[in-house]
Amino acid sequence: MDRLSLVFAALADPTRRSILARLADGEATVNQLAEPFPISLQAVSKHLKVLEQAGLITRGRDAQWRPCRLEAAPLRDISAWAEQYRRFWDERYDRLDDYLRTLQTGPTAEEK
Amino acid sequence: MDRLSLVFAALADPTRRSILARLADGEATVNQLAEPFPISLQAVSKHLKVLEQAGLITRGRDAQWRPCRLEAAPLRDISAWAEQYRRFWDERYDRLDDYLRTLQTGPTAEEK
DNA sequence: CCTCTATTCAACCATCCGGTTAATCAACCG
DNA sequence: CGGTTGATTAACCGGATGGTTGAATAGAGG
Repeated sequence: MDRLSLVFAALADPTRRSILARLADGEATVNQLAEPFPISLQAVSKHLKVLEQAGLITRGRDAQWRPCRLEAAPLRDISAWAEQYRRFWDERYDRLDDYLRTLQTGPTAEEK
Repeated sequence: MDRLSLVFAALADPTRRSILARLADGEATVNQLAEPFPISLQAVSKHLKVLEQAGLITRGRDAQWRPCRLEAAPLRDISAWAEQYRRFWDERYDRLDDYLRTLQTGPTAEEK
C-alpha cells in the first residue's frame, strides 16, 4: 500500500488518534498508553504496530519497556496534501487565485 | 463512526483520492469518473457512496446522470486536525512556542 | 535460578472492504 | 410502448481489520 494510504488508514481510528494525542505530551510505554482504554493490552500493541508502519511513531528500548515517540512527518504530509484543496474552502484563497489569474492575463496600467 | 474517522477512512484509498483530484477540475458524472480506472462501474459507484457519506462529495440529478461535486469542508477539518501537531515538524513554530512560553512566564521590562 | 513485569506472538472470530457479476431502477428517445 | 443509456442495488468472495484469550519472549531483581 502507498505511504499516504497507510497514514490515512492509521488515522481512521479514534483509539489511534487518541494515542497520538497522548504522545504529543511526551514519550510513553505501552502500558501507559493502554491505561485509558477499555481494551486489552494486546489490542493496543496492535494499534501501535499500525502507527509504526505508517511512520507515525517510533519505538525505543529501555530495559523491558518499549517507549513510543510521536513522529510528525506523515502528519505534515497529509496536511500538505489537504492544502491542495484549500482554494475550495478558503474565500481569501479564492481572491488570491483571481489575483494570480489577473497577473497571468497581463497587468493593467494601474497595477504597474 | 465519528466524522473524522469516516473522512480519514474515505481518504485511505488511492482510487478515491484520485476521484477527488478529478473533481477539483469540476463536476463529473459516474461514467466520466470511472473512465480512468480499470475497475467496474459498480466499484466506482461504491467508492462514490463512501465519499458521499464522508461528506467529501455531493450528488445532483440531471436526467439519468448523477453529477458529482467536490465538497472540501472535511478536507479543511483534517487539515486543521493535522495542524495541531505542527509544532512537532515546524522549526519556526518551535520558536514561536518558546516565545509564547516566555510571555506566559511573565513579560520583561523591555517587552512592556 | 526463579519469578515478576512488560510486551509481543499466535490462533481464532466477527465484521468490514474492495472487487466481481447479475439484476434492477430511472429517464430519455424513436 | 420498447429499447437504450446511466447508475444503483444485491449477492457473493477473498483478504484485511479490530477485538479476544492464551502462550511465549525479554529483562530486572531477589
